[in-house]
Amino acid sequence: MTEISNAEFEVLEALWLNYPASANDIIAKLNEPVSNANQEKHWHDKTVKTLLNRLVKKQAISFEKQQRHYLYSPLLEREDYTLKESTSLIERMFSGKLAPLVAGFAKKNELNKDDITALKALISDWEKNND
Amino acid sequence: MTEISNAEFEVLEALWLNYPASANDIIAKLNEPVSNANQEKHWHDKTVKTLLNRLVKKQAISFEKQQRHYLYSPLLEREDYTLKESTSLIERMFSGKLAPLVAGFAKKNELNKDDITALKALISDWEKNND
DNA sequence: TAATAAAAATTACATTTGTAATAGCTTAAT
DNA sequence: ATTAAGCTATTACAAATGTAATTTTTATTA
Repeated sequence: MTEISNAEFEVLEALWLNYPASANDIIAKLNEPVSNANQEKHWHDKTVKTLLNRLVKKQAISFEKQQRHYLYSPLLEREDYTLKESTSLIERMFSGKLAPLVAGFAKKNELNKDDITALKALISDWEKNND
Repeated sequence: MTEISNAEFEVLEALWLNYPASANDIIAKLNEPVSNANQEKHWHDKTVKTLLNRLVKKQAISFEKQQRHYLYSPLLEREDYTLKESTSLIERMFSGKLAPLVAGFAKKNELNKDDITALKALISDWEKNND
């Protein structure tokens, strides 16, 4: 499977949120106003369809004909994909080690109490299962 | 500052290892055999020079004329850059939260004892400084 | 059944990226 | 002073990417 570009990833995100979905479902989802009061990027339908086609070609999603339109579904699990991307970034920038990434956050004061709490929970979970 | 591509990043890496450095220093560094017995990618000198030029255009590195050749230096700190990239990935894939990334590793058994030890150390450090 | 509307498929096009080759300039050696 | 060697600068070119427009197909409606 070739690389998935940023724009393609955003389309995939919309699909992961609910599928199977038609192109129009996906376009609607992408253009849904976000509570976070973001900058509301507008997705042109032709653009999204191009991206869907590219994702099909890259075998990242599948489709099945449903009368006059297609229903798309992801062929990758979101978790697998994000793990792969995370691993790749950590490989490229931190010699494959997770801790330096976290250390970078800590050093620049990007870690807050919630992060620490969550990390602690993860660690005790891990220890429960690996001891 | 525009985005730095993957190939450009690798050149920057070589520069971060030692600078100021001439184009030839950088080319040599990039082609240095790695102890890890890797697949030894060969960098063509013309390619590296193109990438250096692009990095200069993108204001990621600077140069100063040294008699007949240039000496390049990074204009970004490695730590700042990797933090920016990490943040961006976490933003895009994990709603800006660090823990889900770590959780992903844990879930897929990508965390080992060393990682846990390192994370614990980071946490107690953080707590020492933020309490 | 013919026309229309909506989807899908194809084509477009400027930028960026990877990967170089060639041209031009400057310095060092004849 | 002239030339060669080594730099830098410019140009090249295909593939990927972002962003659509146009064309073709198909299904629905008059």
